[in-house]
Amino acid sequence: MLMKTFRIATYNVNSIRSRLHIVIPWLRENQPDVLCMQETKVEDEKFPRGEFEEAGYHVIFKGGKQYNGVAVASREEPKEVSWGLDDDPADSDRLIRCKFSHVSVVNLYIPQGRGRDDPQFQYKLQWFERLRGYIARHFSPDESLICCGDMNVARDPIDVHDPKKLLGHVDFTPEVWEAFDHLKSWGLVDVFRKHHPDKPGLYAFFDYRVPNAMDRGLGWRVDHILTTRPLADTSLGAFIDLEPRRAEKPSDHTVMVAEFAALHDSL
DNA sequence: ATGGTGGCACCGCCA
Repeated sequence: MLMKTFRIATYNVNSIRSRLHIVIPWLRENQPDVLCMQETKVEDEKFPRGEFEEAGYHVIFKGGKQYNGVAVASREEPKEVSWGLDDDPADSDRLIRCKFSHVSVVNLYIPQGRGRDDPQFQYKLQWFERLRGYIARHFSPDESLICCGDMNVARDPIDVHDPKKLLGHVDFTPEVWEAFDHLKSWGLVDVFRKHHPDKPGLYAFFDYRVPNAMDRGLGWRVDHILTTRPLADTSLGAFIDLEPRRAEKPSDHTVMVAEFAALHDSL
């Protein structure tokens, strides 16, 4: 059986409660099948579930008081939901896996790493390796899988506004490129880059601390939509929607969207 | 020049 086109979006909201005025209208206007969110920064008991349901979306989430937190809003009810990696520390507020009729989704908030000399940077590199094992354990490169989210890696010079200056940042350094490449080598394609080969200046993150960063083009592409090859072959397009970054009280990230055609049943 | 802003916590930590 076939279905109509399938659209998925990813958005690091930097607090879901502080971004509802952006997220809910965006959902109503854009009607994606799935919206993956990161850095929700809210305990589950306080997650604004009702607002999503009133907009016609199911929503699943896992988060703590202050840091991290992930959520997936979807038209269809997600099945086989699980949180976190398989081994400890599972970081259940950084990974959600779920399944829909035509596709599986893994929503990710990969550790940032703080600094190359910080133990958190080794933790980040290990996280990529653990994630590769996790993906290999639960999926096959032949099936329809989307891995998306804030991966805290800008892979190529065109993914940052000043590659010379930024080289050595925890999101833009050879060790992290290697970890990211090894993950993708399992069988994941950068769908956004597929549709914009060699095109610089397409960013989904603009640091709050840089004045007028977006207007000055001082961004990064650290948010990604990766899919298995068969699914990537059906992708119709991908884009970054900058409007949420222009809104009142924006997140420092904005929304990335990808669209796919005629998905087959995954089971 | 070693800042800047923003979120949530609580009087600092993380991005």
